[in-house]
Amino acid sequence: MATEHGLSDRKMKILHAVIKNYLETGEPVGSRTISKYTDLHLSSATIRNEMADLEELGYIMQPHTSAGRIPSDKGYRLYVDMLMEEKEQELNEMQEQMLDKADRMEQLLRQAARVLASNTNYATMVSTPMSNSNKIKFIQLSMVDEEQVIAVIVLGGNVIKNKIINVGEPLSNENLLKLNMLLNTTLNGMSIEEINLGLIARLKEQAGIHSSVISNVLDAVADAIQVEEDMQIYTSGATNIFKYPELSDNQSAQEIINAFEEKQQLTELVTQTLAQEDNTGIQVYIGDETPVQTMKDCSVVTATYELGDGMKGTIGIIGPKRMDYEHVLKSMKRLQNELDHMFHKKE
Amino acid sequence: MATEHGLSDRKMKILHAVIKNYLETGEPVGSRTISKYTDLHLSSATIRNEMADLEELGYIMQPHTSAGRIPSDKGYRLYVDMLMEEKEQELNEMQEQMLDKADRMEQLLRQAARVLASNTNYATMVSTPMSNSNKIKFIQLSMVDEEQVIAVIVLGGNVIKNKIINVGEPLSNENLLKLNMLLNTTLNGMSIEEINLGLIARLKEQAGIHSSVISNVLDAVADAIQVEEDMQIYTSGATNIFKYPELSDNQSAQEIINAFEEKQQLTELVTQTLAQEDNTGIQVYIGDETPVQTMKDCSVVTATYELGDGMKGTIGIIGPKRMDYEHVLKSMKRLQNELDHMFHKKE
DNA sequence: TGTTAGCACTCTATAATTTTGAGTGCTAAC
DNA sequence: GTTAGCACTCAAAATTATAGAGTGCTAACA
Repeated sequence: MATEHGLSDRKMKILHAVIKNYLETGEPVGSRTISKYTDLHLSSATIRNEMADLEELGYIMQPHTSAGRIPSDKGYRLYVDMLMEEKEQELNEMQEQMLDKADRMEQLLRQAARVLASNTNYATMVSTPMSNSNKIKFIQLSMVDEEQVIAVIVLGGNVIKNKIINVGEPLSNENLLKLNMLLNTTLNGMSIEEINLGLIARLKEQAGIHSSVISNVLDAVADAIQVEEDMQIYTSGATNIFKYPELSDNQSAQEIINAFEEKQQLTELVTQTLAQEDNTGIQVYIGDETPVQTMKDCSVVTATYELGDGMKGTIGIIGPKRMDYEHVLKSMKRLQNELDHMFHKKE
Repeated sequence: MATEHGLSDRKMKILHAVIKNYLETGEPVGSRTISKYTDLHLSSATIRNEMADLEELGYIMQPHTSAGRIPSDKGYRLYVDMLMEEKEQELNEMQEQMLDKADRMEQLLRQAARVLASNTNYATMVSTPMSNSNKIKFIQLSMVDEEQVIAVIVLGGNVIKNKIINVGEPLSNENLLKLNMLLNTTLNGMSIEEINLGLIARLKEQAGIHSSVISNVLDAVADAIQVEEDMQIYTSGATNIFKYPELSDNQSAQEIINAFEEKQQLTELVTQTLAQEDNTGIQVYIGDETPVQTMKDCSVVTATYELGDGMKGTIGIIGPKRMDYEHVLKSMKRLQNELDHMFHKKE
């Protein structure tokens, strides 16, 4: 009964049993346990023989002689691939905790992270959606008082940027109007990448630069537009890491917690995830497969959600390699669905 | 030589020595150590007698018989009060790490937290400034497209709020103008607290509500204004907690880390700190004195910085009770100064 | 009367040692 | 091909021994 991975049915069942059991207990699994656990009705001795084979093939390993077996990364991989292949499971289960209808996206995402964390008992993160080719939808300058102008820029997906600009001398109403006209006709519909120094120089020219004020304002606007990385990352349940001794022991736990606090590495994770195109938008990184070195002793599961107009965000779960993949994948899909749904409804 | 705390000079010196030594080592301090440490030239036996007295008075304690002494909360308190009393130390030391001139406040504060953490080896937090009586400076509605209006509200201190409002039907230019006029004349200069449902109702009346669109918009604006808690808290070095065994052992470390992630409790800390009026704006909470129960095994030092127009923010350091108070207080004052300086220059 | 040397005692931390038990690999029999 | 049986291994837990830091008390001293 060899399938593409070349394992007999029986070996497959045993591997499965080892992993399942290890996921639950976190302890190495012995032949005797398996012998009772499965419905194979084989003696421990037979199991031992099979396990020796599985070890030779690299799917399981022994922490030390005279200990039971634990799954290797390769073993996990086989198991996860199998899970992912399974026919799309119906998502009809009632969600344990419904997301409140928070009308602020920030709060919504923050809560999503929290729900996911309490649902799975792993560390979670949710990024705000971002687009790498965002277009300008609307631009407007207004006088706040004699000295200050506010620039408001709305991008596709209703991302809003703004900047207060200090002008030395008051800007006449006429000039303000002219500037607004100019900015809107020139920049509307443009993507951020297209705006460069050359363009700004041309704008200045067209504005007819006798007034240095106008030049200042244009520079400030350019600056405000350019500022990237509005991406926020919300995390929750970082301390769940401590629930798994294999992670909490050494100092890698500290590094992980630190990564969660400083966010820098999570940003990289998000970038990587978004770059990877995939049909389901769900990815599983096991151990060394992870893009973020800090998490090389963990498994990382990420999912992408969409806002419809090209904006994408990422959900992530970080936990031990003996993660309950089945549950996590299910939760991920559900949350992904829910977010997609929510945002599409709103727009 | 009894002072107000009723301790002889010699006892005071011994207490001081115990604390100083314990701050450095984290180990209980024995009589022999003190005998050599100080310039008192007393034998360990004499020190022992004095220490027995100090213990009876509640300034130091023994973790167990036959161990050295460690300071009690009361002992720390005496020590800190003494430090605080000392004449303002000149802040002329060169700062180890100058804050870069980041033009975005967010980044500036984030960095401040980071610098402080790496400088002290404790966990730190910095809150964005907030005002509890903030006034509206400018309000404007603009059409983004046929279906959407953006409301931009500038508050004192140049805090900007905005909200995209979906209007079912297009809003005529005339109506938009009218609304803008109305909003500005009515709300300008008002503090957020003054805006309530009654006022909004009156506004609607004045706008002459045949159009439900206008009503919608007004509701949305009111909503946008009301949304409180723009306060952000940036943290850094939460994992420094693990450097101090007395904190990292039990699970209280997890709780602290969690507090740093979820921010909720830190918000309370900030609120408390800001409520407390004080000449220097610096506060030290030792052990149980802290407003946040989670940190009852820590010491918490907070400082308030100001933006001049009534906006105040908070800096905080959380560490073990055997914190290097001298260094921390100095660093705090310096950062406080620097922030005050920076913001006043900018405005 | 305040200070000090000396000593018996306490108690933790560390190291050294033993015990236990889960698990293996191998062999021989079914 | 499967299984019972057995000797062997090794980590973890329990036990015991050892070392050393520190104390309180007493008695002697200046």
